[in-house]
Amino acid sequence: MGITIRDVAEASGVSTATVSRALRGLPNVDERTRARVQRIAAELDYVISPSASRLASGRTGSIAVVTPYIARWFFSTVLSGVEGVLHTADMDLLLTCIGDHSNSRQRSPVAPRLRRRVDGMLIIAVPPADPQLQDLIALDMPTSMIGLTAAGVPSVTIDDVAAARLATQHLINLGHTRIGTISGSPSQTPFTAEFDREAGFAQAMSEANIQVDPMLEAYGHFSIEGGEAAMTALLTQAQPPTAVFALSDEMAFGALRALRAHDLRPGKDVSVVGVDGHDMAEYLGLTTVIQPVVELGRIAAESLLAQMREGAAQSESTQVATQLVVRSSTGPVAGHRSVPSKDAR
Amino acid sequence: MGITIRDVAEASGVSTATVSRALRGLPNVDERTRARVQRIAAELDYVISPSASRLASGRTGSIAVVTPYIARWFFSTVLSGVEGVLHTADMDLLLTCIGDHSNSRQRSPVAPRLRRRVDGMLIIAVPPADPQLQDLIALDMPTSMIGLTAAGVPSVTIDDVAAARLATQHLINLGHTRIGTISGSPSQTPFTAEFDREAGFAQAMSEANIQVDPMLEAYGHFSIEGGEAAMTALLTQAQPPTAVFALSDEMAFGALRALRAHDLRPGKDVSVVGVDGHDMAEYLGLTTVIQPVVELGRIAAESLLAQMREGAAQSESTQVATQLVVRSSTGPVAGHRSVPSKDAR
DNA sequence: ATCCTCGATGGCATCGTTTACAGTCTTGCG
DNA sequence: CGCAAGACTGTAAACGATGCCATCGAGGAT
Repeated sequence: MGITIRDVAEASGVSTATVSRALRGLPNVDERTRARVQRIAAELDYVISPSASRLASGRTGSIAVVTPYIARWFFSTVLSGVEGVLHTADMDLLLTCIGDHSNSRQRSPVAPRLRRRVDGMLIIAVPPADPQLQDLIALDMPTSMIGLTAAGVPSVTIDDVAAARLATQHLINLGHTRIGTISGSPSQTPFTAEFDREAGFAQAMSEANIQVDPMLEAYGHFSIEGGEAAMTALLTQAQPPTAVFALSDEMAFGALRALRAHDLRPGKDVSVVGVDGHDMAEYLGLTTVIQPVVELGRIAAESLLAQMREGAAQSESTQVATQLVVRSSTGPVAGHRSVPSKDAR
Repeated sequence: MGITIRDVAEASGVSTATVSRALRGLPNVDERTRARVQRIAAELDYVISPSASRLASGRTGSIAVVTPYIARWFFSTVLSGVEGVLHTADMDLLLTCIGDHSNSRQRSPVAPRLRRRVDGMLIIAVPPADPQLQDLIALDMPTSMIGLTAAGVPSVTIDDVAAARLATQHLINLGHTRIGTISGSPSQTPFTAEFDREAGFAQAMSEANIQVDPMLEAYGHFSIEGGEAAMTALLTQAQPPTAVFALSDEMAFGALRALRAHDLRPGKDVSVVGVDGHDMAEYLGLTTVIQPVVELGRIAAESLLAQMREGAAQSESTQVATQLVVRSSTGPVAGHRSVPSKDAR
C-alpha cells in the first residue's frame, strides 16, 4: 500500500542506501543524484516510515512534555512556546499529563510509558514532592525543566526571589509598611517558586527594616477562590494591611474581588501586587511582576535540543529576567509621596 | 543495551512469539505460561520497543491533535479533555499546532508530517477556510473534529444556533429591544460557530418581532481588545443599545471593560451576555451560555477511538447541550419587570 | 605510468517486533 | 481405540528504513 524507499530507489536507478543519504541531506552524494532522487520521491509522494527509521537508527525524533496541568494558563502558555520550537525542529511532541497527584484517580504512571518512546523530556513545573518526578529523572535521558529545579538537571526558571523582592519593594516604595502576604498553603511542602517568593518577600522587608507581622500572612492555595478567601480574612482583622503581596496573579485576582466586595478600591484603599504576568492581569489592572512565559518554553526546548546535539556536555541552567509592571491595583499609602525612581532597580 | 523480547523469551524458556502473545493479552496462551512470562518481563524490566512494534504491526498507537492555538482557553481546555481519554487508552498524543495562517511565519504544513505517524486525528476548531484543513482531511484517516464540522467527518460541537438564541432570548425576556451584537469580523468568511451564532441571534430577534438595527452590529475579532473597541463604538452612537450580545466571552470581557471606562454599570445601565463559559466569566460576573468544554474533548476522543475500533462504520456527529448561566452582567431594561420563567426553556 | 586518496555508490546485515503458518499434544467422541 | 478438533507453542518471514563496509573510478602526487 504505502510506497517505500525501495520504490524510490528503483524509480531513480540507485540503491536504497543512496536514496536514504540523498533525502536526509547527508554528504557524499552527487548533487545531481540528490536532485533527481528528491524529485522522484516527491513525484511518488513518498514519505519516510518513522517506525522503520526509528527502529534502524535508534532515534525517535520525539520529545515528551510532562506537565501536571494542561488547561491552566501558565502551563498551556509554556507549552505553546515549546511547541513552536519543536515544530520548526521537526520533532514530534508527545504530551503527557502527570496528573494532579492529589486527586489520584489512578493515572498510570508516566515514566514507563516514556521509556523507549522519546529522545528527550521537558518537565513543566511538576511539584518537587511528586513521587513520579524521581521516576522521570531516573529515566536518565536528556531533560530540561521549566519552573522547577533539580540537582543535575538543566532548567529554565525565573529568579523567584528577585521577582518577589521587586514586587515587595514596589509596595515599600509606595510607603506601605503593613504589608500582608497571600501564599500557598501552610502545611504542604512548598514548591520551589513558592518557597523562593516567600524568601524574596522576607528579604525585601528586612532590608527595609520593616517587621513582618505574622498575623498578616494568609493562604490562598494558588487559586482565585483561595485568594479571595485569604484577602477577606486579612480585611476582617483588627489592623488590616494597607497592601498585599500575592504570590501568584490568580490569588491576586481573588484578592481584587474581595476588595470590591468590601467596597474598597484597589490601589487607593488597599494595594495589591501579584507575580506571574497572567493574561488577564492587564485586563484587571493588576500590578504584577511579569515573566516571559512563552519564552520560558522556547528557551527550555532550545536548550534540550542543544543538549541532545552536543551530548550531555553542556547542562546549564538559565534564569530569565522578570519585570515589574505597574498598573492601577497599587498606589501610595494614604499621605505618602511616592518615590517611583527606586522601582527601576 | 536495551533488553529485548528475545531476552525475555530465553529467560522464560519460550519463543518470542509466545512472549509477544503473552504480554499483549492475546488468547491461546496457557495462563501459567503467561504469568511466568509477565513475571520475568517485569523482573528484567523489559519494555517493548514501540518502533519495532509499530513497524511490524503497522499500528502506531498514537493520535494527532491538530489545533490552531495552544494557549487559548478553549483550546487548552479541550486538549485536557482529550489527553485524559488518550492517556487511559494508552495512546500517544502528538500535539501539532497548525498555526495562525494570518501570521504566516511559514510553519511547515502539518499534513505531510502526520502521514505515517499516527492512526487517527483530532482537529480542534480550525477555521474552515484554512488551506491546511483540506490536506488534513485528504489524509483520509480516522478523524474526529471539535467545534467544527465538515462533510463526512464525525464531529462534536455545541448547537451554536441554540446557544445564541438562548443568550438573545434572555436579553429579550429582560425587556431589551435595542440589542447590539459584537461578532467577529465583517470581511473574512466566518467559521461555523460564528455563522451559527449570528443566525441564532437573528432567529431569536425575528421570533420576538424585533427589528435588527444594522447600526448596532460591531466587530470584535474574538479578542478582548476587539470587544472593548466594539463596545466603545456602540456606546458612542446616537442611540446606543441597552443590551449587547457578544459572540464570545472574551469579546464580552472587553465589552465589560468598555462599560467601566464609560462609568456604566453592567447589568444596570447596559446588559452584556456572552457565549462560551470561559473560566473567568464567573469571576467577572458575566452572564453567558456555557458549554462543557472538557467534555467536548473527551467525547471527541472517545468517538475517535470507537471509530478506529469498529472500523469507519459509525461516524456520527454529536451535539452537546449548552446552558444559560445568569450572572450580574445582565439585568432588566429600565422600567421593566423581568419574566425569568421563560429563560428556562 | 603507478600508486594513493577520496568521493560516490551499492550490498547487506541489522534494528525488535508481529504474525501467518506449521507443528505438537491433549482430549473428547464416535 | 483411532481420529479430529482444539489449545498451545515454535519457526521464520516480513516490516522499511539505517549504517557499516566494500567497491569503483577519477584525479593528483610521485
